[in-house]
Amino acid sequence: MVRRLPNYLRLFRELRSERRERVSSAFVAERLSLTAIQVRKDVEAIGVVGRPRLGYELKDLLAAIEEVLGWDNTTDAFLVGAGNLGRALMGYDGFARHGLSIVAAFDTDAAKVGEEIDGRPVFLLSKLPDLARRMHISMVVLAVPGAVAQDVADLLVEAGIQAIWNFAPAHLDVPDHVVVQDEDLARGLAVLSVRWAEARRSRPTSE
Amino acid sequence: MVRRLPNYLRLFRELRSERRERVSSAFVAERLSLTAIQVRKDVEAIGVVGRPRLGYELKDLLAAIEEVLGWDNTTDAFLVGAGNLGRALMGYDGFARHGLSIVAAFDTDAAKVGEEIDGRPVFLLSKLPDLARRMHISMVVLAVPGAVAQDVADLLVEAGIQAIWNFAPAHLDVPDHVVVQDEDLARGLAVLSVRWAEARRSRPTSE
DNA sequence: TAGATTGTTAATCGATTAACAATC
DNA sequence: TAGATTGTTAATCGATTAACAATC
Repeated sequence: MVRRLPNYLRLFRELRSERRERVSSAFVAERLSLTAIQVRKDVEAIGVVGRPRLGYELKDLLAAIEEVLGWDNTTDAFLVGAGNLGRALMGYDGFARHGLSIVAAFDTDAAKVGEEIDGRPVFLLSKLPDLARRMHISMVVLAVPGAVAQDVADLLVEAGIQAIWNFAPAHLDVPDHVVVQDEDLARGLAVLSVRWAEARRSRPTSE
Repeated sequence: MVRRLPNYLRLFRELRSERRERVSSAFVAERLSLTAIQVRKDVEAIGVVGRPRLGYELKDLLAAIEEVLGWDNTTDAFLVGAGNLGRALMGYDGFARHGLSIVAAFDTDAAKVGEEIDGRPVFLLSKLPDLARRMHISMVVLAVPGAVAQDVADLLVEAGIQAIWNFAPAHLDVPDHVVVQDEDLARGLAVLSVRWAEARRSRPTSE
């Protein structure tokens, strides 16, 4: 359910910018390729009540989603691994809309230190523990090669990091109190591959 | 289940490179933070049978996963949207391990045309339909801004594209025969945000 | 009042987990 | 034979879907 909230949020923000004030579950379902029942269930889950015949107040929906996701406040985070993907993530301005601000990057490559990526500094990874404590950073976006991911994760845990958004292609073994969200690209590709193969099987192409 | 296959595949490849020949469900579970029962169920689902006391043959497991995912053959794809994220995806060499090869990029920005990204050419988006047909390309990695995503998707559908790996922050409305896999970053961040908030609630920090 | 829309309760479905039998 | 490990059947759980009552 949580995974659908960003979709709702995006749609509701768009509707608000069009000066709309209310939506029905049927309208939302149509726009997001869901069913009205599912929309109502999700709305119920975030604690918003609507009014029969009128629908739900956009204002209520927006406030509730942002509150559930904690995106009503900005979280500062470090990025670790200033390679291709890391740089792209630094440059992605969409994070601001989701309450996330990457304030600095870290890498083990001394050649990258001192550089700035979109205005944010790059430090040596060994400086992270000290800076994390001084700046009260608890979240890291991890974009290092899979082979070193576990070692870096150990360092992050040791530095008191509590949430890791893991883009590295590796399973991380961390203590219970640390939250890891895997964003492995291979996963999405796997799902796409299988679904596409199924589609072809049921609807063979001409060639 | 399919979402776990890439994790298994990675582990099994690693074990094979260590000259191992068999694994038990308990060992796999330990390494991937799963349960042995779940591993056995997944293995059953991909059609591999093991031997009591000995475990499963790595060779069988690798072949079965690659076959299910269709990663035993390479699929050629186009990338659309040569911005930050698009470039990072072009540069990601991990795709090769997953049977995906991005052979060209497309953008509407004429200034980018003629450029090469990691050895692959950038073309004007309007050339895509013709090239897709001539090169028999059916899959696109979509990394355009959300605001234009639907228009681009319409063009892709018109061009006969059948699978879209969608990195754009937007819901795409496409015909039934087109498979879309959303890879919206906001989704993962939403899940992480909620899980982290829950963790903090049950285990408050000192400050 | 009538009708559209939400809210609630029950049914269904798939995935996960558990218990235990089969087998090497 | 004994013991470790797979395979199978049943139970549980959560999410989704359906049916219908409540309400503006």
